[in-house]
Amino acid sequence: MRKEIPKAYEPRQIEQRWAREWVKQQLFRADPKAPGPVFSIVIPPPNVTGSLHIGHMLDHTEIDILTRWRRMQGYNTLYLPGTDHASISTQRVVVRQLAEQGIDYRMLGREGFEKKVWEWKERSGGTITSQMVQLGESCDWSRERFTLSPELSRAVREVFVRLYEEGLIYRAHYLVNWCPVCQTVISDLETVHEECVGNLWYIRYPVVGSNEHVVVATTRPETMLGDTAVAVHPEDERYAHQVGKKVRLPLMNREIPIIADRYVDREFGTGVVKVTPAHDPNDFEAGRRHNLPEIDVLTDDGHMSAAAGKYAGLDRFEARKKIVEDLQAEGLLERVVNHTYAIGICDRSKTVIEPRASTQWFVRMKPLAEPALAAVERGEIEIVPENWRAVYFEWMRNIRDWCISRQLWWGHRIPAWHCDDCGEITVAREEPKNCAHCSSAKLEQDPDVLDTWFSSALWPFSTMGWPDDTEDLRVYYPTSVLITGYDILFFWVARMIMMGLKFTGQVPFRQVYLHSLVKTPEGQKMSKSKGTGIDPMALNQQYGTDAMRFTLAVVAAPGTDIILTDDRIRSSRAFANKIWNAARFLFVNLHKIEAVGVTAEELAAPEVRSAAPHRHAGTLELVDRWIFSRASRVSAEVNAALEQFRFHEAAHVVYHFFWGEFCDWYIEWVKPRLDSPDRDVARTAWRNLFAVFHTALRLLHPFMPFLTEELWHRLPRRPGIRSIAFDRFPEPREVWQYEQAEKQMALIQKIIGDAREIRADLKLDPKKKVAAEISSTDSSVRALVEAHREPILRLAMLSELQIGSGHLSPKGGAIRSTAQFDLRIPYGKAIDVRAEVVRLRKEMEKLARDLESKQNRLADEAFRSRAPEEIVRSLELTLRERQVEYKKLVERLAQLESDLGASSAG
RNA sequence: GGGCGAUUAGCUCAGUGGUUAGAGCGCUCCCCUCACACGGGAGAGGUCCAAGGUUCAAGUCCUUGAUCGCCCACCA
Repeated sequence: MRKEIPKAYEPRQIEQRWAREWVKQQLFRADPKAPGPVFSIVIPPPNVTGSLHIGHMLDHTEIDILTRWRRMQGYNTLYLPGTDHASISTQRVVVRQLAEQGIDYRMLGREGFEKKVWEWKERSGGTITSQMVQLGESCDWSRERFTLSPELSRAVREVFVRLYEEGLIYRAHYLVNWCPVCQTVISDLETVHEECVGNLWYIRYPVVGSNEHVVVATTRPETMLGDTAVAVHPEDERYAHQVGKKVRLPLMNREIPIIADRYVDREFGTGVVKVTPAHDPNDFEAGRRHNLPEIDVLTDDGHMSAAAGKYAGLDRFEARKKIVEDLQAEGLLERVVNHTYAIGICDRSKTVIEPRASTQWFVRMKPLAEPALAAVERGEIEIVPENWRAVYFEWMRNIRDWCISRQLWWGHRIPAWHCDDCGEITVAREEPKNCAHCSSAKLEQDPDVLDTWFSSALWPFSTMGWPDDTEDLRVYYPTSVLITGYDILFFWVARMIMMGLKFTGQVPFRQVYLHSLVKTPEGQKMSKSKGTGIDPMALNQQYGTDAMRFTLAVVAAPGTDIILTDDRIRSSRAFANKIWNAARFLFVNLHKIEAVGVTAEELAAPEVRSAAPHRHAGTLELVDRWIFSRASRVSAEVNAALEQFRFHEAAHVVYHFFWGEFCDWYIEWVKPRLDSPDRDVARTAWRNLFAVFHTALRLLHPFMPFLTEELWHRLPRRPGIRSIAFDRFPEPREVWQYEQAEKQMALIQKIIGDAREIRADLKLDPKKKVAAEISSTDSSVRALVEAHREPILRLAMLSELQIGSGHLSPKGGAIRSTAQFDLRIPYGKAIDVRAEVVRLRKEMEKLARDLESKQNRLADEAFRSRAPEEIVRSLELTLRERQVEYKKLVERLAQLESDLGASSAG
């Protein structure tokens, strides 16, 4: 009929067509009024100006698999897409872009710069969403959100104001992490610690009014310019007499006190520590305790400030060198030793962080963390894999206040206004006309913006219209599950839980699935800057998006990192091709189907709901009972696996079912029936074949949406449904379960397999049919073989098959035996008896070991009395079978050896 | 300094106490057979990191160690 269907699956055009079509038809638009249980999920919003990387693709594939699966099960589904304004990284990108054009962003002024970023967003903001469309993600584009849109900004301000009013947001002078490259404060989470081998410099500070000195050890000598004390432990007898005296700060010629404080570790260095309250967290605290001044010796861009005296203007690392030289020159550098310590690095710029005292906005976390902790403890939120619970608890219990202000221009501006007259702050939802404290009109808005993650924390409810009471919130919130990488558990997941509980009184999601990260073959975290990333879109082009999706599903075992290799993707592409060709087999035969009088309607009603599949020709045949039984079992397994986010298991199961059972056995087995002159037989065969294929397509659809959609549309299909995405996902059904058929089929497969094995061993011409004999003492086995003589002959390439119950002579024939049967193929002249003897011996050894261990176990009284009866019984049963097999092997070996003896003697 | 994870076939990895430990790729042999060479058939390949322990039974649970990786952490 349609003979021109290409032999190999070519995904490119098909995928493009469906991707466009699904969006055009608004197929996945969510309807809060639709029936069915709700399944909702919000996307972890990617950076609006970014492009899709492999981590996104993994997120999105898993999300889409679950969403499509639930949709097919009749759920009312919402998959909400959107993007993040990504304050700091977007600003960095645009600043760099402008710099490349020779433009200093600061010259544009704040408004000018913001305009530039919006322009940039308009230009490149569509990249990621168009890539999502190409991936075939079944999201509701009418609900696309952006964290910096007016609606979401409203939610942000609402949250800020409420937290401020409750005293949970405050402004304070505190020691923070300063990035001299990004020129903003960053949160603790955004600094990563790296082990680094540096120096520990021992510096002499002369004690005033004596010829003594104390020696301090430091890893950052340049900060000494900001020292305002040196400290010793109060109980350190070495220095007791010095406390209260003063030292002259070298290079700065400033006198600073020697104080005593318990935070000093007597064991470290000399037991004397320089105190730099403006540049060290411990010193900052000590400074407060002792009322020491703070001297900030740095500028925002990492140079030495005016407070650094003659070093002002030097780069911080230059200054370090210079200072060490100067100390050396003055004879104040006692010694230098190698020292390994952890250094704070900015996650974005990868530059060394400077701890710096500064006035910033903070969120008080403890009160927010407590309910969030409780919700997970009580199981209101399930975290999968479970081991992340402990990580979550640990972090939440030790949570520290969150610095949320950033000295950036791109982002949510802090809704706080400073009064020129009274100096007080007015925090408001809308721009206030007058100061709330003195009514002055001289107000100026705080220049800072909020940490990106502040708005991300509201995402599950801000996207649904909060603070208004919307239908979406009522229906789709809390969301069903959150899927993301474990690397943002603290950044995002924990904060969403806190904010969700605080502002909606409900958890934001009922389950969290934290997937692993995709690593390079060397086990490195993929990174664009290191050039170790892989471009998923290029791979999608090369192998097909469905193949990529399937690969990700197959390798995504919970809890272990993922390494993506080409051969894995190729194997998925081969699978797609296999599916395509199985379908092709149906298409090229459509004329036969018409000839036997199956109507499109009959083929399009592949599911018989009330009873077993088509029994028009009387009793369903073994192979049909078997494949339906398998299909039923497989759908149960897929459902169970997806319930637990075991994507790899689900994918494996469908893969094996489709390829290893449906294609390798079922199609091959039923081929002659499809051409049967008996119309009823042919009709039933076709209908069953279609039914299984259709079941398989639906099982595959969440994993490979494009290919299955295409094939589903090419096949006769149920009327009134626009897409396979809305067809029913196969459910396990009792009427389809035939355990007996599965056992019988396994036996026949074993017979055919053994025959093929003999043929291969004897190196028989694959095209040549040979005669065989089978013997079994079990009449039901003989009957089974008799009833399926035709497929056995055909699939094993046999010309005839004698069925008996007697002893088969090993003489002049190769034999394979199981406990149930012996199979013999007579051989002619050339057979390698020696090789056969070797093979048998090896098999016997293995079997003997097995027999021994089983016998021992059964002989063990403890085992018999303690193990479940079922285990004991099945062990006895297999032991008996193995003993039979073993006995047969012994006989055959003896025969062969006597043959060998005879032939070598002769 | 704490914590987590990994160690299973040549490679990359599954494996939910209970028959003879699996997959994909690669490798060997045979086959371009009328859906598919991105295919079909057969096969080789594993003291499950080590040592103890729990259990009737351990790749799986516990302890210790080794190696690798990750996360958290204000010792100058």
